Amino acid sequence: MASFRAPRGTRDLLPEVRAGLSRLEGVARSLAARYGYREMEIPLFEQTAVFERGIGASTDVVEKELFRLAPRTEEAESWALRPEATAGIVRAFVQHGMQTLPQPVKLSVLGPMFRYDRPQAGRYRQFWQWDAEAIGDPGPAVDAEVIEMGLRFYVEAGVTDVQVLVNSIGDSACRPAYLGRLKEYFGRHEAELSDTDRQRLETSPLRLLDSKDPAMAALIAAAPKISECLCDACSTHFAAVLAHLEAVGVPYRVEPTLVRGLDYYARTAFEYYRRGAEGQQQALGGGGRYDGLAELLGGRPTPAIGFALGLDRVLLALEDGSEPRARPAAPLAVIVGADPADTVARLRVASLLRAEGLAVRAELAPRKLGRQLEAASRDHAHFAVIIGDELADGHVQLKDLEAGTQRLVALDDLAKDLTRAAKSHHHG
RNA sequence: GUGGCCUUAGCUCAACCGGCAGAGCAGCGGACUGUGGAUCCGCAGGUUACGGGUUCGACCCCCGUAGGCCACCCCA
Repeated sequence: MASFRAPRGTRDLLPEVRAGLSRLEGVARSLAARYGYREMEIPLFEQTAVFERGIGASTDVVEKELFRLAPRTEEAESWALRPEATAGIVRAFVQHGMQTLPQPVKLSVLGPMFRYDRPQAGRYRQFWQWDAEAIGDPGPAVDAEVIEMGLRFYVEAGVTDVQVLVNSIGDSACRPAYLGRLKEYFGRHEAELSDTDRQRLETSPLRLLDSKDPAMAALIAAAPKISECLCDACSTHFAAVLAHLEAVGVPYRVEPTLVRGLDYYARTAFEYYRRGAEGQQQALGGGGRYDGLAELLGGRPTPAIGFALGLDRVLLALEDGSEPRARPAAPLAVIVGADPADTVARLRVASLLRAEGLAVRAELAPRKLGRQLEAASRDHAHFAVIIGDELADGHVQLKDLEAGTQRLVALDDLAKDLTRAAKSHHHG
């Protein structure tokens, strides 16, 4: 048994899986370009306070899932690996004075996030997200545009049965009053609450609505609805978001109990769910509006909305679906040699062809010719370049492995011949 | 952080009631000395996840640890 293994909750993305992730990244980059989002990078770690103040100190993500780095000295700043990208992006927006750019500023980040969770299928301590943020537009049209872009990602990635859930969770004008009503309502039924739910009553009453406890279902159904408590501005905004979604043909379901786990959300909240998926990891992605976040991080008040889509969960969803798994790319040709020991000639010819832009593999193991050709066939190479005594007067054998034919070619013409042959192969 | 199930070769899995750890696939080689996907034969690969205990004897029973999966919690 190997003595070392990947840390708990992490995994090596072997080439087949990495290829699938790259494909998703390609879809994301293509969409970002079409929708006007510019890709950027932010550090994998930030000052812990960025997350504590941005996401909320009493959220699960910060309270129990934050990957804190041990400080190197007593005086050192406290650091943590990023559990999500939004807080870091907004920190960068503020730091670099992006409020002076034409608004909104549309930014895209692709990369790994870290949460100290208990691992499960589709839930890792290091996981990949595509994050897109439109900063500086109060919406509601941009809300719908963001939601539509996210849905399009799943369509183009090949995930079927994705459902859009939306809700409005109010803003600083109306949410406090709603929270008061919720506290009052659940306070009357305190005896029916579980211990954790009773605790939530104090810290984050909104999350009581999120409970999956079947015993809570009736209680939740009868609870005051946020939709009945929205202020005029919020309810107008929400209605306009829905109207825009309908205008661009995004099917959605208003989910009155949808609340998000991060404190910075206001007004629009949405999630992408996989219908009929087994297991609990059905949330493929989500997002919302966070008009107060820039201010929390020391910037000017700036309206913004964005999403985070979980790429690992998309890969998982595609596994039992239609997407074929990536095969290793076949080399155009394999360079083999009659003299097993003469690796110099094989390497030289391969180098020559690669300089001309061709993808070839040099057979460098000192095995006899038959074995070399066998390996070339297994690689699904189109051609084999056989190097033998002909090399003395500048020639090699070019063998078509599919047709079984073979002809003598001058070394000087080899790259040209292979290029032409590759083209006719692709057309045929 | 809580509970349940699981862990045998690189992969998929066998091993009777507690009695010599095996097979298929993959890898490498030989048959085949400058000509390939087939076939046959062989080689290599293991502290049975790790650590303890019970027993004449443990892959098998017991305890602990780690990891995986599942359900919570929560999220992506």
